[in-house]
Amino acid sequence: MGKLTREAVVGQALEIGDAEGLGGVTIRRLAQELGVTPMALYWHFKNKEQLVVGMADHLIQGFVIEEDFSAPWREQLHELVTGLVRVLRRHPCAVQVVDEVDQMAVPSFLRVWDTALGLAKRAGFDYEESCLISRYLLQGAIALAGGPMRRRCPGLSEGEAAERLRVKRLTLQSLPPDVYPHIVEMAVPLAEGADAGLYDTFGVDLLIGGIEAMAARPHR
Amino acid sequence: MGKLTREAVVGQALEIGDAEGLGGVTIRRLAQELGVTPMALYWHFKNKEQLVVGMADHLIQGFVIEEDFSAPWREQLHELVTGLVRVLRRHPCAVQVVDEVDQMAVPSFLRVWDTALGLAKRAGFDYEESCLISRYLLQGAIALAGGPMRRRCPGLSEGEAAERLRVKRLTLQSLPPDVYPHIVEMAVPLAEGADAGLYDTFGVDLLIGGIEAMAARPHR
DNA sequence: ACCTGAACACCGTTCAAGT
DNA sequence: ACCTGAACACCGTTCAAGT
Repeated sequence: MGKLTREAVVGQALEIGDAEGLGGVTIRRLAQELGVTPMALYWHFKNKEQLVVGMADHLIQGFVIEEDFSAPWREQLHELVTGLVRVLRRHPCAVQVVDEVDQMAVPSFLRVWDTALGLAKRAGFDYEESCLISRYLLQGAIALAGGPMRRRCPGLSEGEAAERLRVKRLTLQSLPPDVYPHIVEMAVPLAEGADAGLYDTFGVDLLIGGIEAMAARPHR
Repeated sequence: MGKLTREAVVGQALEIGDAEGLGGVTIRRLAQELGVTPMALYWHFKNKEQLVVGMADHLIQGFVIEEDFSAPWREQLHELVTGLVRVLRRHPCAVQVVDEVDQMAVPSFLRVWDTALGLAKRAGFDYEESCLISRYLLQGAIALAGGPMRRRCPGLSEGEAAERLRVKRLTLQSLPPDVYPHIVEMAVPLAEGADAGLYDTFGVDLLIGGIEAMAARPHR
C-alpha cells in the first residue's frame, strides 16, 4: 500500500465523481477506498471544500493558452473557449465540480480567467466591461461543456441512460399541448439534445458573436 | 397551529433558503420550524428533491409573458430575459434553487421555456437550433441573476458580506502578479462586481446580440 | 387522510491520542 | 509528520403504527 498523497486522494475522488457523480464523493467513502481512516484525509485537506478545490484544479491543470499577440483577439477568444470546453469534457464530473467550487480559489482556473481578461482588454473593453465579458465567457464555456443534455448525470450505465432519455422524451410529449405547445412539438430534439459537434460550434459562435457585437457598438 | 400544507412548507423552505442559503434547507430543520415531525413532510412531498421542485415552481410562478405577435422577436426576447432575471432577483436563494433543480420538472419553468422556444422559431431558427438558443437564453438569464459577484452567498449579514468582499479583494491583490497580471490589476472591480444596472443591461445585450448575430448569418 | 415513533444507514468534523 | 479511535451533531428515508 503506497503512501497517501494529495494527488492520490484527488485522483480517487475524480474516479468516484466520474463514475457516480460528485454526490458520491464523500470523505468516508474516499477514505474507505484508499484503505485509510476518514480523519487521515484531514491532514491533507483542511476540509471537504478544499478537496473539491483540489479536484477542480487538477481538472483544469495543463490547459494553457499561450498569448499569441499576432493573432486577432476574436480568434484567441475562440480558441480559449473551445479549449476550455474540450478540457472539461475529459471528465464526466468536471462541470459539476467547477460549478460547485469557489472558482476564485482554483489557481488553474484563475490562469484561464487572467487570459480571458487580457483578451477582453485587447478587444477594447474597459475595466468593468472586461470583468463582465470574461465571466460571461468562462461561464458560457462551462455551460457548453455541460453539453447536449448530458448534464448532471454521471453515474448511470449505458442502458440506464438510454432508458432515462426515453422517459424524458415521453414526459415532454405527454405534457398538455395547449399550455406547452412548442415543447410538445419539439420533444424529440429537446430530450435527446443536439449533435455534440453542432452544439459546440454553434454555442461558441453564439458566445463570440455576442462579444463582437458589443465590441463593435459605440461606447458612451 | 394552522394546518400543514404544501404551500406552508415551501414558504418556510424559501424563508430559510433566503436567509441562510439552500444548504440550510433541511427536512429535519423545516419540520422543527413548522412544529411537526420530519416524517410529516413525506406525506406532502415524495422526497426532498420534490420539495426543491416546489420551491423552484413557486419562485417562477407569476412570471408570464404574453406573446405579443406585433412586437419584433428581438424585443420579446429582451423582455423575456429581463423579466426572468427580475423574478429570480426577488429571492436571494432563487438562483441556487433553479441551478440545483431538474428544470424540466418545474411547470412554471417549462412555461418560460416554451415561450423562448416559440420566439426562437419566430426568429427563423430551425428545430435543433431553437433548442440550443432557448437553453442558452434561459441559462444565460439565470447566470445574470446570479449577478454581480453576489453569487452563492445568501446567509450572511451586512457586515459579514462587506468583510468577505474585503478579503476577496485582498486575496486577489496579493496573487503573484507575474502569473496573474490582469487579475491583480483589476482586483477591485473583480471583487466588487459591476454596478447592478450596468451588469444587467450589458449582460442582456450580450445575450441578445449573440442570437441576432446567429440569426443574421446565412444558414447552410 | 394525515401524522408520529423508532430505527437504519449515512454524513462532515473535532479533539485527544498514538507512532 | 502522519495517522487512528471515539465521539458529536447532524443528514434523508423507510416502515409500521397511531388517530
